[in-house]
Amino acid sequence: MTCIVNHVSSATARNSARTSASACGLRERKKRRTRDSLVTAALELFRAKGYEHTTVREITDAVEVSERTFFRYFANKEDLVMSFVVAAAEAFTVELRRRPASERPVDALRNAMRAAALTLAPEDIEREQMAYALAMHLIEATPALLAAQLMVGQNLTEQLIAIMAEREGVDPVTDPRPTIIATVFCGLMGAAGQVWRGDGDLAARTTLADRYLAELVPTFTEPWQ
Amino acid sequence: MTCIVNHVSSATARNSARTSASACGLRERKKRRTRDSLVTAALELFRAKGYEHTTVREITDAVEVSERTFFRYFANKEDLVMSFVVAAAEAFTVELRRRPASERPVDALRNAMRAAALTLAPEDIEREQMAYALAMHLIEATPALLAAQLMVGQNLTEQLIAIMAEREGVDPVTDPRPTIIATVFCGLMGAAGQVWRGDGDLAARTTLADRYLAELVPTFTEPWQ
DNA sequence: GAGATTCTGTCACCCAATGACAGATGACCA
DNA sequence: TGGTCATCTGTCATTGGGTGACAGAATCTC
Repeated sequence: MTCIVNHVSSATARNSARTSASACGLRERKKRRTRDSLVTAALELFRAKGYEHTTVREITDAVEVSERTFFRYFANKEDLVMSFVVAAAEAFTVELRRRPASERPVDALRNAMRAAALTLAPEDIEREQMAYALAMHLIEATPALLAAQLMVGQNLTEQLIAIMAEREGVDPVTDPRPTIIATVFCGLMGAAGQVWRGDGDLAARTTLADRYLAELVPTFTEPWQ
Repeated sequence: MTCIVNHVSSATARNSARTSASACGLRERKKRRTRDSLVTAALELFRAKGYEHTTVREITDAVEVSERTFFRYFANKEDLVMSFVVAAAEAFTVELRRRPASERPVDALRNAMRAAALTLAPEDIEREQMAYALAMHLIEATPALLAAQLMVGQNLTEQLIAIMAEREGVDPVTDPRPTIIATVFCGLMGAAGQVWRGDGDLAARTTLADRYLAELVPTFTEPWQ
């Protein structure tokens, strides 16, 4: 029986080392182990020396694998840090698809955001949460990582357009509303994330994003006095 | 008397070869000439072979300068294409600062967008416009360029936050409205640009962005039926 | 035309990333 | 248990983007 878990390429499953279905063969376990080692070693080096001043070689030396192996696990250096962002984005889309059709579009998005924030938190409390916060700080300090994160946001926006269009039964090509709501929501989430940047608790970010959403309409309709 | 024009590093002035103030010294004229040659040769090669399949070496060979010189004119390969996007962004902020204080925030942004679109068009009709359209197509087809463009958008957003905050006399740190309006506006402009992507006339893009802005509030307040 | 600036080419070098190939290591079945 | 197949890994060679340092050429200023 072949292990399927990794074939679906879920960043969520890949990043959290302890998934019940993870131990289904020596080969798969080894792969996960070296991947985790690479991530751990890389984050530690990035934290100590900075992202740009850390070479792939240094990371692979710390784990005792070849450079070539690194690029078999990660498309490029940025991809390692991005895996955390991608995992968060995936958690979000998963939650969004679960929202009942009765909810208004905005509420579905807001509630999915809240639910996803809780998904990331459970039990991994120490290790995973610290890693995520570090990733955010690295992104903040590194232009190349910021650009990569914006690309993830771009992909997420396109997914949201599709999901919202299907959810509400409209054509995303002729109807501008899926594009509008996806773009605005991703943009505001990004803005909230930029202000937040890993400091304090995860809830603070969603709270800020909520505030942005609440003040969105007045900002455009009311005079600013 | 020293030429100042290029020291302010205005991408708008840099990109359009024919500015009245441009001819103020042999050295400056030569620099502009090689820069223009590099852009022209690069765009032609990109068009023919694609961005990623064109090496910097090929560009510099076509202009008969050294590779090193290329990187003295452009921070990196992407920067050459981005100069067009940056020029457009600068034209936009210039127009925005010119808008009267009496206009509502949204209207100032919308009118600045319209004005900037006209700024880009005049007289250069053939050469400059074709180049801009080509740059857009390259961005669309090349992930690395898309990422770079998103970074430009990010910078623009931050400028807009500052400009709008100053304009309306609010504190951008405590008041979320500058952040909201800048983020949403840039996001929707980007979305419009993505649908448009250099095909047809420039006006079509601003028209689409206008439509997004018009439907923004209803999208969030009204049910989608 | 002398001297200070600035631009350019050359050279050496670092690092990220990829293709190709061979050997090691699990997976699976008889 | 052993053999076969699939997959993972290391090694090697190579490409291409990007940078620092230095010397020489061109331009500017007086």
